[in-house]
Amino acid sequence: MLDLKFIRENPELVKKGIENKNETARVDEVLELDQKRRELVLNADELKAKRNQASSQIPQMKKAGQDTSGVMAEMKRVSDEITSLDDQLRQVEKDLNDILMYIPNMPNPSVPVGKSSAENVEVRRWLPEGFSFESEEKVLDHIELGKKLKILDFERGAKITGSGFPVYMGKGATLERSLINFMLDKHIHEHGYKEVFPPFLVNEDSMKGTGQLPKMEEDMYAIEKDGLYPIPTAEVPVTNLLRGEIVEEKELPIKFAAYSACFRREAGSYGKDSKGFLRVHQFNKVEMVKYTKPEDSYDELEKLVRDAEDILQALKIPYRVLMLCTGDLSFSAAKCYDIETWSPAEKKWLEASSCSNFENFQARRANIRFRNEATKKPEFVHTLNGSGLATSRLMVSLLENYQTPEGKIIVPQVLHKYTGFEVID
RNA sequence: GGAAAGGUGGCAGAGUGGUCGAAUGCGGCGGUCUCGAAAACCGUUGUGCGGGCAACCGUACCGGGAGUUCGAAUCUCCCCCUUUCCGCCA
Repeated sequence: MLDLKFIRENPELVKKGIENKNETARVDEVLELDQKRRELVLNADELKAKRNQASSQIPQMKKAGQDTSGVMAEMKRVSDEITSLDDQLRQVEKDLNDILMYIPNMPNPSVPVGKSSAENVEVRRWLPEGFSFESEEKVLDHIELGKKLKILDFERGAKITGSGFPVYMGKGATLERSLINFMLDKHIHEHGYKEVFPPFLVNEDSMKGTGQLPKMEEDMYAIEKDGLYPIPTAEVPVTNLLRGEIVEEKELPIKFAAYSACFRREAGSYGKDSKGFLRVHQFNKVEMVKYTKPEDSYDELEKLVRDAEDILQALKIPYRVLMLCTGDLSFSAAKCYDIETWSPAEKKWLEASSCSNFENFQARRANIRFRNEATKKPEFVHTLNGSGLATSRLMVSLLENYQTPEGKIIVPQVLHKYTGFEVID
């Protein structure tokens, strides 16, 4: 959520930001409703002051034996008027809030303006020693490999649940678990994150806090009976850990790393890049979440990206880092880097991580603040998160890059102590 | 799922219709004392919104919502949550 004062003072800037994000929102209506709201508040507060004054006089008058029926009748009228004003105010605030919840975050000025992913900017790329895009060997894709080695079972996943719910079998399951443990250990022991194991179901307030609701409702699974939502990312429970709280400035930055399964309906995305692991309804992800002081958040974003890259370099998987242009930024993000890993079978880059700074957009929605030591006043923190990383897309690149001409998989060196085996055949 | 108790300021915990944003204690901050610290003592200490350049003023908030009343932390109704016991169960 944007600051109402900011919108009031910079309506043209806000409109431009919305346009650059390829979104639409009713900024002029916000300004009108805001004006109306302030008039109503002023009126109602004046009447309430009058009522409060009378309320303290009535007991005194009664003690003195004076007749209070006149004042009471007058206050009855005042109260009715207050009720009417409060009703109007509630409606105006609801209308205002409904619009505000659909206004996207502003892109940071450092983000390139662009319409679509075609205008994202490659920041850097990293390739393992000896890597070549022009492999002379015939490569199998991850689906063929998974089938041949009996480590991935898409058909049975579809049987027991539905399409997009793959099953990991045997060494495939062990490899998946090893990846998760490897990534968590690295973030916790080398990058200074605190481990969190959150619930995989959250309530509606949490989904609103991080911005999944109300706008992205169609993409979320919902358990209506209990009013709960399976999380699309650990970002939701972990960012909401401090919802409604005020932390001390010296505690910042707070850095959490969490594993979770992630559930996404992916409504309307059938057909495109959806085979095998490329788009699934349930996948595993290790997520990094940070709460920072406003002035530190962009430095922390750079570090966040490096922490994710560190994983890929340790695994020796080729990747590149993109800075998303305004048109490709998500609803809540002010700036975002995507990390894409190389798929030799698809001959394309696959998004495996997304690292974003939300500035105070989520903090404002979720009411997460810190106490500024200098001013003693609470201020909104900045929140950031990044995948570190999602295992499904990573698994595609890993299997395809580590296959041998005979169709076996060499397990990356750093995972040996987790897997207990060095080859999948 | 059944039964009971309870949700008040950073925490603990009073308050059952009127000057209650709320006693008291702890904690925090500032000060006195001290070479320094502790103890003791004194003072101070919530958040949002509106108005104002500001000092400040007004208003709202005692789990959430609705109601009764001139007036609600306090009374009524609905909902949510927590704890304990029983049942079921990984």
